[in-house]
Amino acid sequence: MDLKKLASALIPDDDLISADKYEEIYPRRSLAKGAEVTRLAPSPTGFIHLGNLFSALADERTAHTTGGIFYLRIEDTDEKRKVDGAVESVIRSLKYFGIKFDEGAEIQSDLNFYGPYYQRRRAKIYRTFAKKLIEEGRAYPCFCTEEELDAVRAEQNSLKLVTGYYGKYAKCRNLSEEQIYSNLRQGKPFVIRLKSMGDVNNKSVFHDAIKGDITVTENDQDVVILKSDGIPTYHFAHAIDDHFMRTTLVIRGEEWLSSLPIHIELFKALGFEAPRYAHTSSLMKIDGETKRKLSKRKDPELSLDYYRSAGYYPEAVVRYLLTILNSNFEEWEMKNPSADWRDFKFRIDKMSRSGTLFDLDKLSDISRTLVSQLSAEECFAFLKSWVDEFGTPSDKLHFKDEAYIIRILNLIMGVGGKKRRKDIERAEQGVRLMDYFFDDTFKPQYSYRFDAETVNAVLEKFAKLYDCSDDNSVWFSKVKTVAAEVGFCPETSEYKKNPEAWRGSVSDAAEILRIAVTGSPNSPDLCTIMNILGKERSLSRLASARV
RNA sequence: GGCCCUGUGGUCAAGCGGUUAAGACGGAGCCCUCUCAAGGCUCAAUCCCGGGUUCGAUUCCCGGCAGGGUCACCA
Repeated sequence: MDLKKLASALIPDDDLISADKYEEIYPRRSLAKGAEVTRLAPSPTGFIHLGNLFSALADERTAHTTGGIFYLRIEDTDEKRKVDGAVESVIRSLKYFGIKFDEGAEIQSDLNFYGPYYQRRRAKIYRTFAKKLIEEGRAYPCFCTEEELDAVRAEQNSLKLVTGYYGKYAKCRNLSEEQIYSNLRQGKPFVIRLKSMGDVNNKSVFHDAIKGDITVTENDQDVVILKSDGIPTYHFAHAIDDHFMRTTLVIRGEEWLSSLPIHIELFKALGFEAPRYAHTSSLMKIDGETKRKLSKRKDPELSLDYYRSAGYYPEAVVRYLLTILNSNFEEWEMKNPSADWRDFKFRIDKMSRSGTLFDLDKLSDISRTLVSQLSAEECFAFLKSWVDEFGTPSDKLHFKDEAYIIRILNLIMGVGGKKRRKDIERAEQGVRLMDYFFDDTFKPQYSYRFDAETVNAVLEKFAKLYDCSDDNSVWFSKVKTVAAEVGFCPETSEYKKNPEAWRGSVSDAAEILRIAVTGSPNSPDLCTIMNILGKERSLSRLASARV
């Protein structure tokens, strides 16, 4: 068979340049020894998953701790999955978490020498190499219909055989010249398949940068490399792109491990040197009794936008992910509490090999700790940016009074005190925490543990004594006075020795006041709260809290 | 089902033949204390199972088992 003629019939494009030229167009990158070129290659579905961030972080850290390049490539070969604005969304989301690309799709950079970075715009390159493979007898047209393929699969299933297009099931592999041209003349749609030379009985050891030595079985599947619309499949695009974009380390999820044999064969058939691979273990989630990989479909709450809208401190998400990525990060963090996370020496080979269950508690703890370390001004800026995007109209109004919010934050966070409070774990929750400082959002539900007479007595007596300029000790001694007047024990320690002897203690008196002022039996220092509210509002709250 | 990956407390995990088997989150308790938060102290809780190899296995080998992933003209 005249393969050259076949290739031209199958891929008639007359504007293709020679395959060798591409080696010159996309030369090897001149980077220092050990520098890694990594990439994030999402499909533009518009859904930014935590897994994307996880992977991006590994890519970005690997590139930037080795003096390499981290780029963005868009795998838009599947038309059906395309969503408008998805690329900008990826970039914006990652930027929010402090991750930036050096080059790639929609990236402002003078390094964009390896584009186009959208696979749909690289059709010519793929077609050039598909044509080359046909000429070399390493690829062939397949005219099988979806129905035929389904039937074969069903047969293989019933016979308990491995499914797929291989061996005797690769019907179009040995089509005669006449059959091919006849099909072509009839205008039958076709795909281009790789003519696999592999044998599943051959196994070899492959070194993965994370998993270590793994066993790979040779591929024997005649996989599709060019779909009937002339667009490549992931496998083919991956081989071409990562070669010509000069990726040195492909970091991707372990779900790709099973197609590694295909990729190895593809690189070999194309005469390319394969990059190194690092297959990351998946982020898991508890689903009923068992854990499973986080899924874009089933777990929309793990969208990156979820963390933004819930107001997690972005660096907390990054630091949490870093603790999963390299478990020695936590240890390093304790030794270098004020260091930038970017100073941590990330190591791809230190990554965990088993799937990690996503732990929201841990994330919250990290977020709380980080927020507690902010100054009141920094915290204000953080909350404000959340309020601007997600807050209620009254939140927005409240945040116009920066000085007032900062006073509150100083209290809530314990700025200046010996002990930092850790009340705020997320912007959303932090903003709600401040609701009682504003009359329009102060919606108390008074529920006292004492009878009306006692409650009213405490409220009235304290109102008479209260002075806004009282410092904490004066304020508290007044609470004690009131407590004693209603028959409560003014000293907690004494009360604890013999609780039966009293109706209550000074704590109970304080609780009544606290409920009156904040609507809740729990709050930060009540004296300071009343001071922030001012005399007038404090007294009016004491008055309206009577039963 | 075939192939591949993984298996240390509830979770994340150190560990590379001999350890009282780190640490963190979470849980329990105590202290502090006007409540809460924080902080301090303390406690409970782990090597999937069975065979080897070895003086000695959580660590090495083999076999099970369990969990996960994947078997598309999706990535």
